Amino acid sequence: MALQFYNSLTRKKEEFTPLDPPRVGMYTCGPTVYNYAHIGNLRTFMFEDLLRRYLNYRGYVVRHVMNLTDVEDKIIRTCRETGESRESLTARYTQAFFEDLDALGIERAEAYPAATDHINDIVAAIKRLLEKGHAYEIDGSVYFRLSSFPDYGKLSHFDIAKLQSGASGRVDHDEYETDDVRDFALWKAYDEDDGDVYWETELGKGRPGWHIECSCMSMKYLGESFDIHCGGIDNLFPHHENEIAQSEAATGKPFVRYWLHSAHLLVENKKMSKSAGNFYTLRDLLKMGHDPLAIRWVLLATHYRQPSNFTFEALAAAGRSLQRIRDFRIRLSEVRQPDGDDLRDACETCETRFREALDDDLNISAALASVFEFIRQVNVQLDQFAVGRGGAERALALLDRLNAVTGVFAPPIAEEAPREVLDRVAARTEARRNRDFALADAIRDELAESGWLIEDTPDGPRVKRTD
RNA sequence: GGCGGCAUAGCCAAAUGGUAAGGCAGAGGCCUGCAAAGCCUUGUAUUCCCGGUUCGAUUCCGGGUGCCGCCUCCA
Repeated sequence: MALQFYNSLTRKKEEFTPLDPPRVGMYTCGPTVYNYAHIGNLRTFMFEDLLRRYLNYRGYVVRHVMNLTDVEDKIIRTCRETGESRESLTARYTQAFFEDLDALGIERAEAYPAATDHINDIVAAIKRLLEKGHAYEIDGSVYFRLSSFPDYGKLSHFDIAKLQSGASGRVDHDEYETDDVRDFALWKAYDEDDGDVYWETELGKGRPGWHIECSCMSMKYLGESFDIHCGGIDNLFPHHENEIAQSEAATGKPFVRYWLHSAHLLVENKKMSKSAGNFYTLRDLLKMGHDPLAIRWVLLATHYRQPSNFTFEALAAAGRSLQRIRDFRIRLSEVRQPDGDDLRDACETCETRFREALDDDLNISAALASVFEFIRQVNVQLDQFAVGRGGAERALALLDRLNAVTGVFAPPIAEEAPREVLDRVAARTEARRNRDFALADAIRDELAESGWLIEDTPDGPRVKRTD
């Protein structure tokens, strides 16, 4: 079966064929850097990470671009309220964003263009739309003329004529004095409330609208037509619909071939909100002492188009699943015997099932299941001393490849037990040899207290760090 | 009002027109001096409810209930 993705544009699964294989251009809507990302945001970034990693695994050469929105209404409002400069605020939260990515093991994109570094490009793009009659200026602001783009609505499948403007109650109509209330801003004329956030350009004094930066920067870095565009489902309309309108009106070419959208994250089966007390940033969870890799697991393990339910019970379960994987790797690394099963068949079966699952629109749950079945099967053989060194190494190499895709099959962080711990372990071994089990158990308890777990194996005691 | 998604065992979560993966937790067992790890067995899962199509539906269709998303700047 070929690699296929569900394309929001057609609402169907489609075989993935890049424009210029093996190269793949991929644009993902990034954060607005005015506060910390919450775990719902991070779920989307996690899905995009899986996508880029899997494309790499499949042999594609991925160019992934993620924008940083560093000028926008909420940023300006925050600056006005706190007195902090836009530059300082966005620099701070940009850094925090990258710290979060690192904590979760999310791979870096090839480029992170910031809107304010592309004001000239944005102005040029808007001028192009003005020249082509797709935009108009009123009182120093420039708006996109929806009526000039008949395809509007093809992504969201909204009937433009039936769009009830302001049905969400979030729009103050008085703010708009456009030809048509559905027209959206490309350039916003300066307003006193904007403080010192403005640029003097050919379009006048003002700042870019939100949607135009993504059209502008995605095409600048990936070309006027490119392969994949991702984001959270809530960005499908209007943001992505507007991107299509701006881009295709300007170029006359198809903008994006595959649109992939991730579903939202619920927390304890409820919408995450500060007032409900179930709103978490990554930092909140880390502060509570949770393992970032377990958080990665929880955010990753549900299919990206399914609403996912984040619970602390699931987080704890994820941690134990990871421990099972780490223990399995330890057992494999301890195999010394030269002869035995080479695990060729088991590894091939596992990897084939893993790949077939992810080929099917990134079915991560089925992919993970194939690995757990492999682990159980090989554990049986390890119990019987049936695996040879070559087989163990083959299995470890497989886990490394699967880890490159998922980031959850990494080896445990090796921590050498200090001298005094090893001395106590030796003392316990001696006590056991003398059948002084009371002493042996006391030593084991004492070591457990200090965070070192002893497991007796046929080859002697194994010492593991527990926290 | 329009458009869309979801509802599977205690929890997380796949799949399928022929009575349902995987993980975690629980129970019993093997192993162990005892443990841990591992393995085996174990949850008759009324697959939200009510209809319909079908030899057969959890899977398709209709209705209902509940939750969630979008409807101009929220991943």
